[in-house]
Amino acid sequence: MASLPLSFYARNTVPVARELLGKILQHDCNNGTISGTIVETEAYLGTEDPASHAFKGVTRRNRPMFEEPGHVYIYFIYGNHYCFNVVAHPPDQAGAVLIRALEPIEGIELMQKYRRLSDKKNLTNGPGKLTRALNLTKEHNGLTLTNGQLKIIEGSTVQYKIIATPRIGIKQGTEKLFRFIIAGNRYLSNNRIH
DNA sequence: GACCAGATTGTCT
DNA sequence: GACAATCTGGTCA
Repeated sequence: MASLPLSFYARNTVPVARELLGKILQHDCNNGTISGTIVETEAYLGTEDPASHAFKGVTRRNRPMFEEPGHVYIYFIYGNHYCFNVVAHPPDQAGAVLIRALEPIEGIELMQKYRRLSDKKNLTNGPGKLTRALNLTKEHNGLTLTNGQLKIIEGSTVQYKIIATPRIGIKQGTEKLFRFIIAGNRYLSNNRIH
């Protein structure tokens, strides 16, 4: 299946975050293919969004957020975890969509190996967990989603019920409803609002 | 199931 | 030197 075109990401960040729900994130790594349906996302905008890494302008870490839409932004957090983002914003702006949870499709045994966990339900239900399950690290920072091993493709055409909620784990900008989830999905991150 | 503390490091001030 | 877009494992129930 074909990757989503770059034009999909070259728009306002919020609708991209919402429309990424139900799409499939796929990683073709050496040992096989790992994929899952995106069931939870968050939008982080540019210099007008105090919760965003891009709020204070370009730094060494957040530079991908200012670069081409359709690229990957992966950062290391809390000394333990990577978080996977897709760069998405209109021309000359900044922004990215944090992928917070997946529903596993393919390569579940590989996920279990990378996570060192036999349970299926907790493999990818959180931003730090899914990067581990898909074996994503800062080496993948800056990759493009339209060529190569990492891609996002069209998923099922089923209409999901989508709910918008406040974002998780931030101290500012909490009044914005920039977190999007597929209502009732079993693989949402382990957090209050379902 | 709810609540809490500890891990651990890159990035920015 | 502070702290972060988190997870895990402990305790108590």
